Amino acid sequence: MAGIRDIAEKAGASIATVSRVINGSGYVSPGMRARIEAVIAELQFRPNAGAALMRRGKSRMVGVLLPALDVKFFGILAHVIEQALFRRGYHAFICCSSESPEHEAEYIAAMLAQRVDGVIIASVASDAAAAARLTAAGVPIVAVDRAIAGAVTVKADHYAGGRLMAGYLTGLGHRRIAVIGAPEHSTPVQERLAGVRDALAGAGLEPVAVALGAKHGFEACRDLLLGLLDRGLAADAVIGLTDLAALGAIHALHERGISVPTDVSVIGFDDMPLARYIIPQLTTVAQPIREIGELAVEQIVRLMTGEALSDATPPALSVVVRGTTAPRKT
Amino acid sequence: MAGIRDIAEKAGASIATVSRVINGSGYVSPGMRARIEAVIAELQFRPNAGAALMRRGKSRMVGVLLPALDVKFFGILAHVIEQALFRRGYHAFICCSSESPEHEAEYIAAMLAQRVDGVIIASVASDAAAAARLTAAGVPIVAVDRAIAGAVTVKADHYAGGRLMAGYLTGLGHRRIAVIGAPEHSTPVQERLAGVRDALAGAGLEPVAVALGAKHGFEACRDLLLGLLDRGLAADAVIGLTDLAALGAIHALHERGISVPTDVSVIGFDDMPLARYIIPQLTTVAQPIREIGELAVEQIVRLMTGEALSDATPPALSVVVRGTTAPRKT
DNA sequence: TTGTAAGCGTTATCAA
DNA sequence: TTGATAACGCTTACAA
Repeated sequence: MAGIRDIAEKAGASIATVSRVINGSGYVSPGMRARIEAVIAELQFRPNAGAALMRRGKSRMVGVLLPALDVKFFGILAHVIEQALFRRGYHAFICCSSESPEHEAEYIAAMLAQRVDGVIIASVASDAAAAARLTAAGVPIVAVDRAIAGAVTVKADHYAGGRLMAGYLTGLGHRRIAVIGAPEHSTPVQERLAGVRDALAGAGLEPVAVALGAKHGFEACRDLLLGLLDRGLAADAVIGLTDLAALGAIHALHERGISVPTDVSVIGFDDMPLARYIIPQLTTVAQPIREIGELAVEQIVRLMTGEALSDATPPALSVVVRGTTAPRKT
Repeated sequence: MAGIRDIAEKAGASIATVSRVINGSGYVSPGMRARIEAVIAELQFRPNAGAALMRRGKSRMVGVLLPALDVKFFGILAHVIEQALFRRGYHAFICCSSESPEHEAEYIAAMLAQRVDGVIIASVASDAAAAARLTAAGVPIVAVDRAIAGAVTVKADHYAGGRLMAGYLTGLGHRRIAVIGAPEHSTPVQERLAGVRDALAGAGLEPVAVALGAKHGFEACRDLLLGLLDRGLAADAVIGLTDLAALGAIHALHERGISVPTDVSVIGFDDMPLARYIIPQLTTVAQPIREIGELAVEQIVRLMTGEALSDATPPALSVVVRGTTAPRKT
């Protein structure tokens, strides 16, 4: 593969000048530039990122560490972040930890080796350690969706979201409210649950049942509610801590011949596309995922360039009223 | 950041020996190795990938170029590929072209600059050019899901899938079959359509309507069918060329008070998780997406290491019978 | 406006 | 079993 040297020779220039046109740095006369560009095209020259990295010590790459890519929420997040980074001239090094600490450690090492300029991370429990390794190496990080102590964090206010779900349901007159969710280890899920509990308590209520599943996926939540129903649970309404959990609840209700929303109301959280798949469409609390991704990128870029952080926050959560909620039957 | 040099000095060894323990190459006595490893840990040494790349000319990275990450199918594919690559000691450089040729070109350039050892690609129309640039640079490529002329391709037999959908429906006695799908520019979608047409023709039939939308998403397909219905379409069954299209069809039917599957049967393609979200659950043709991802990785690894290609093929497609199909009303 | 030259941190080839 | 040492291809002062 042709090197900068070959280009210089063939174009009758010095390697310094070639480097200048490649990077758009310094001054190069139009004629020289044209000649060099022609040779670059002709020889199909591709700069060697390794060499550049070694010299510069910076890679113009941002690591993006997510727990999964096959979960819609993270797929969207990855996509938004990737786009925003691209627009600012950075490349994303997207990695999924797959809930595995070894995986995560390996990828942190790879990011460090790549000398990424920054990292956007939304990983699992083991975060603290991962984040520590990064900051110890002087790599700025921004946490998305899940907070990391001491790190800049961009996330929705899940607690407020929990309050919103509960408040909307009690506003409709519901009193016997059950809560279903998964995965149980997820901090956002826990935060929403806390919000639900507090809002309910404020209304002098408490959940008639709370069931958390270990794994993401609607079957687990469906089975959880099925179990509850078969043990005599009587509820006016069900809160799904995620849209998928709400969906599981709807399936369970359907299987037991309970009509939604006539007999029981159901509300979800996230407003993923799937909320509109089901009939009737799911009432849910919308999370501003695109804005969260954008803001995370904004912040990491500021951190990398040494600018002051933005004090913007993601837009507030809001209830999207669709077909699975109705006033309490009288 | 500490370099190999500092390690060598502090451990009383030469840089060559340090390099040996880092890479597990050559022979190093246990004592020396332990001493060096201790220093590496102590100084938090991280090898500089750029330097290694420059020397080696290889990066142990595989580029993965997908059209999107926020579409479930590609999210799953990315995830599977990433995992499989990881297991074999490669890192994935995941990029999404977002249907944008500039994006795609930029990423190809980045991959070339990174000196990726190979590329797995499932990109849009402009493929041919992208693939050409890669192969011209001597980078092996494997096409997934969408074939690329002259390249090793791993994909489901979409044409056969189309025949399967049509055959299943005619087997149920349906005669008046409509077809809905999107996005229209997608080759897999086109191939399934061809399969449907041929299978129908073999039964002396042809679709009572065919409508393709420009964009992925169920609303477009719903509106398409709504339009057809309102112009008097009378169908026994609807084929969705993707699960999402089938979902759109179900919504349209529902809006017009037509019952699924009592009045009209609906079948989809892909067997994405969403097929199980809807009630009744969607009958669909399952695509072995995980196996496709695994096999793509298997092939790219063989190409990269110079081994002979595997002659394995992805498992055949199969109809997953669920609740949206029923024998024709008599 | 362009050129010279000194590294950047590894790996790999020889020798010892 | 270990150590010198020569690249690898680029960026960037500094000169001209």
